Amino acid sequence: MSDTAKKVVTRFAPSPTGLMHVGGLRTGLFAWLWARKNSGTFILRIEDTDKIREMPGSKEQIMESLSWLGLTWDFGPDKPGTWGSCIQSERLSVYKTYAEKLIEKGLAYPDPYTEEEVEAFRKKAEENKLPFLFRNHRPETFESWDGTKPLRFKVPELKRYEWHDEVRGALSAGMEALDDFVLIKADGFPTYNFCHIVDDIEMGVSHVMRGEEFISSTPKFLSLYEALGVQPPIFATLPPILGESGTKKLSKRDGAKDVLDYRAEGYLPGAMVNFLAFIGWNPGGEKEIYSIQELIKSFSIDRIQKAGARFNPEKLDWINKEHIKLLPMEEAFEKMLSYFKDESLSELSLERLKKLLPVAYDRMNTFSDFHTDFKNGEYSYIIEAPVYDQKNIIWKTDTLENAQKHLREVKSILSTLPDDLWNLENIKHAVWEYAEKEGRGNVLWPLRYSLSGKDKSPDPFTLAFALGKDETLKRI
RNA sequence: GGCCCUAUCGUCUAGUGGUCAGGACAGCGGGUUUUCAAUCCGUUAACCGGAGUUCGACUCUCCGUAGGGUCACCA
Repeated sequence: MSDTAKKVVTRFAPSPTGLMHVGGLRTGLFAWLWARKNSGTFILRIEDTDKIREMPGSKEQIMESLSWLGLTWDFGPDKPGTWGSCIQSERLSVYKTYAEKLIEKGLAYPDPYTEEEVEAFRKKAEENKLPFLFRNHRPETFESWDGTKPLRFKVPELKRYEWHDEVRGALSAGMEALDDFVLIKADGFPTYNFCHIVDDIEMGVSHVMRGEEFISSTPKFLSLYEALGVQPPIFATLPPILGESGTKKLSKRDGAKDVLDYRAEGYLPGAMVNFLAFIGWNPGGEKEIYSIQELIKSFSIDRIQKAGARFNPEKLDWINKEHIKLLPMEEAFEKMLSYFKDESLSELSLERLKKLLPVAYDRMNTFSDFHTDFKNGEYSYIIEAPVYDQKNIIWKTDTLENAQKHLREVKSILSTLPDDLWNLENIKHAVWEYAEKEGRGNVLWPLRYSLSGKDKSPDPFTLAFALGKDETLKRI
């Protein structure tokens, strides 16, 4: 960084109106990565100026989601900066000061109309197939503002705006994008259009990252920056995350889940971050599994994608699995077991369950998979002996008599294996020779089936080991 | 409707005028100590269309087409 370069300050500014889903979080992640990459500052700002839509607990949920993923903020709701609070509803006086500055300059005025009147203007414009512009109804003289009416911005100059976007390149829009928008609502709270700019100025934000829905209002923001005499920050427009259907932006209807649901389902935060980072960005090479540190190192704005990307849960599962593989196995086992806390299993069942952990580990994508399969009855044989149709123990073209003969034989072989040598390797070793001789399937399928009673299950040796010698011999 | 944005395998993408258009997920096929899973190997599959610039266009320009965004006292 050169001496003249501004310190990188980014912010994530969600409004606490509902659950935090992956779309919003990805925006926060990119801002965070950019701040961390440049040893800059990351601010979490709560934009709670719409008191009607605000949802209790939402702010806490946002903070918890970010914390889970390790996206730490330097300033936030719990850490005010030199500018004061990071919660907009606690900054009303700041916005008022800026509003008064604009009034003094003659660039803000109270809206003399009632809501109904404005609505009528809008309707008429619509009927005439014209875009509604309040500035066409701007009063000739401005009243003084007593705070009971909405305060509107007076566009200083109608002109075409051209600006640079770090992702999209040169952008521009004509004067029809400019209007006398509301700065402060009748309820005394500022609008997003106004207060986010005031805050970005006050907090020294250098890079603004947000979704493409803000491109069309950027001329308004630029005109406001101009009115305030402030140099605008650097803009970077992020591509939308599309739902699985692929057309609309990801929404709750489209399966967008609360970020914390992923935690509940057993996804690793590192995997989640890895996955989110790769929606609409990628570092180039063929490596796809990145740690958070590696992401910080390789993140760059110029590799952010322009077009929208679909949310692909299968890829998330794969990435999660790859991250799980990097974890010590003991840790993974613990996480898998944590889902069984409320199952009130017997000591014996629990013991068997633990012996199945290694095979369940190989099969899973998330830590909750083992428990989910268990709930679906796929492991019912660890609790009680299966009831099944004799016919099912026959492997392919073999006969029932043969199958029964094989089982008797295996039983006698296994009964000679001492209790203290009852482990996976020895069981396999003991049965293997006989199975080879008689045909693997002919022997192993009946064995597996008699132990599990299932068409699909882990291999017979694992089952025998998990069930223990007595139970195994009993079931055969 | 006005204004604006976007466009490579089914999906996520690499590619910045000359590539057999590469990788990953999914799919398909096969190997691995029986089943399912896992794993390993292999494999199918794409430059939205049309002009133009150029010796040469996925890459540059224009025009279409399709999709998306936005036109609030919501953010």
